[in-house]
Amino acid sequence: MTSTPLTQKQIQDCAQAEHQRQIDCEACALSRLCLPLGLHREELDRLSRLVRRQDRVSRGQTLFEMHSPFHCLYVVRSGAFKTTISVSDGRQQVSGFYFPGEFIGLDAIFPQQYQSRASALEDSSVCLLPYSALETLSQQLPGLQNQLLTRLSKELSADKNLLLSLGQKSAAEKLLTFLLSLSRRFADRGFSANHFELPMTRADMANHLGLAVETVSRELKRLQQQSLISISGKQVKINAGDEIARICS
Amino acid sequence: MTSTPLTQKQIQDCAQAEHQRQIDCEACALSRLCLPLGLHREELDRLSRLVRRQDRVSRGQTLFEMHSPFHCLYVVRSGAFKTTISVSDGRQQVSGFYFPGEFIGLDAIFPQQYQSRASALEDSSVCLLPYSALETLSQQLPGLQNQLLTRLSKELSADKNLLLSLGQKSAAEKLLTFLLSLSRRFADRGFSANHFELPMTRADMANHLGLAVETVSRELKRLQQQSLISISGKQVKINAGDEIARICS
DNA sequence: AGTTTTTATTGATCTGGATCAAGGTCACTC
DNA sequence: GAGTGACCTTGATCCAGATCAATAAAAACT
Repeated sequence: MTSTPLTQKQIQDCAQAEHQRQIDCEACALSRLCLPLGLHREELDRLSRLVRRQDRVSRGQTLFEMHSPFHCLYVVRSGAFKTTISVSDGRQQVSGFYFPGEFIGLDAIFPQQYQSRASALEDSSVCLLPYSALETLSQQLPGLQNQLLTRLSKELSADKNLLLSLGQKSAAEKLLTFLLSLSRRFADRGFSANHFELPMTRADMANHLGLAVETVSRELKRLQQQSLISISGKQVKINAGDEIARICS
Repeated sequence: MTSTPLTQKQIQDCAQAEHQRQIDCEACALSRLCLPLGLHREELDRLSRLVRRQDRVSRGQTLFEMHSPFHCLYVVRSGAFKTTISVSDGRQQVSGFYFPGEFIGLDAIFPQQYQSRASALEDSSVCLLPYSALETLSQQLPGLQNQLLTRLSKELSADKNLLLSLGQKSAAEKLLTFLLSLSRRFADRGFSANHFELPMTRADMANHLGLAVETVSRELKRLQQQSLISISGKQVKINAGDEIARICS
C-alpha cells in the first residue's frame, strides 16, 4: 500500500512548486524534533513521500495570508516565524512564534482556512505537509496520528499559558514568562538555555504580550538592573533561571 | 456550595464509578453536536462501548484538578463548565467555558496531566472518554480521528481569538466579543442567539477577559445605554447583533 | 420566612502602563 | 563610509481601568 501522491494542484496550492523538493525525513537532522518521532524506517519512507520542502523563505516573506484556503501544515526547518491575526480596523495580534520542528497552521484544520498570516522573522526554510494526505496516512500509522494530536494539544497548552500571562500578569512578569518559554524551547533544540538571541523585534514581543514597545524596553532594563537577566540588543542572558521560574510558576 | 472532587478511582478508571453508566451514543439527543458526527451505525456502536456517562455533576463540583493525571476527555452533556489555571501565588485565570457537546481536557493530551481545574457552573452531566481507548479506536474510524483533530483545532482557533481580545481590545470590545461568541454557541445548540442566560458570574467573566468585576458591571451598563444589548442580572438580550459583529470583526 | 452568604452595582480615588515626543543606534544600501 | 530607514531607548504626561469602599440585590441555607 502506498500513500496518496501529491497532485500538482496540491503542490501549487501550498506554495510555489519550483522551490520545493522531495526530501528524506529519515536523513533529516531535525527528525528528533519533528514528525518522524516514533516512526519506523518503512513508515518514515511513506511520510517522506508526501512531504515537500521549501528551502528559501526569506526574512519578511509570508507562508500564507489570513483567511486563505488551508491545504498544508508547515514545519519550520530552520529560522523562525511569527503568526499575526488582524481585525478589520488594522489592529493586530502576534499570536505565536515558531522555531525548528514546530508546526504552523494547526488552527486552520477546523475552519479549513488559515486563521492568521505567517511570516518569516529571518531567512528560513520549511517543510510542507499536505493535510489531506497527512490525515489519510495517519489513519495507517498510529505514531503519526499520535504526533498530530500531541502537537495540537501542546500548542493548546502553550496558548492557555499565554492567556494566563495576558489576563493576570504584570508587564515584568509577562516578559519573564516569555523569556523563560523561549529559553526552554531553545534548550529543547540543543541550544543554550541561558544565552540566546531574540529573533523578533521589540515591537513583535510587545504586541504578543499586550504591551507597548516602550514598556518592553523599560521593563527589560529594570529586569537587568535586578540582575535577573542581561540584555543587549537582541542578545539575552538568563542570569537567575531558577528565580525566574519561581516567579513565573 | 460544596466542591467534591471525583474519587481517585473515578479518575483512574473512567469506566468503573458507580454514577457512570454505559450509554448509547446513537440514541443521544446531542449526537449532532458531539463525536458521533459522521460515524455510521456500526461505528457508533463501537464508540458507545467505550463511553461512560456521569449524570450528576452538581454546581461547583470539579471534574479534575490541575496537574492531576490525564485519563479521560470529558464531553459536556448538559449544563456548563469553566476551566481555571492557577499560579503559585493564588492568582488564577478562567481559561475557558464549556457547553453541551464541547470537549474538556484536550490540552492535557500532550503533557498527560490536566492543565487546569474544571468545575461545573450549574448542575450538569458529562460523558467520559478514556483517552487511550479513544485513540486506538480513532485509528480504525477515520471519522473519529477527524473529529478529534477538528475539535482540537477549533479550540485552538477560539483561544487565538481570545488572545486577540486580551492583547488588543478595550474593556467594552472584550465584552462584546465575548457575548457574541456565547450567542453563536447558543445558536449552534438550537437556542436563541439574541436572548440567553449567562451561566457564569460577573467575576468569572471579568477574570476570563482580564478585567475587574467593577469594570464588567460598568461597561455592561454602558453597552445597554448604547442600546447594543439589554442586560438584567444574568439575562442578556443582543439588540444589535450585526452592529456588534461589525465592531468585533 | 428569615438569616447568612454570595454576587452585583455604584461612587471616589489611584496607578500601571499607554501615549506622545525626542534622540540614539544599528544594519542596510549604494 | 555616508546616507537612509528601521529599530530601540529614554523622558514627560495622560488615561483606561484597577483598587478601595460602601451598599444593594440575589441566592442559598436553616
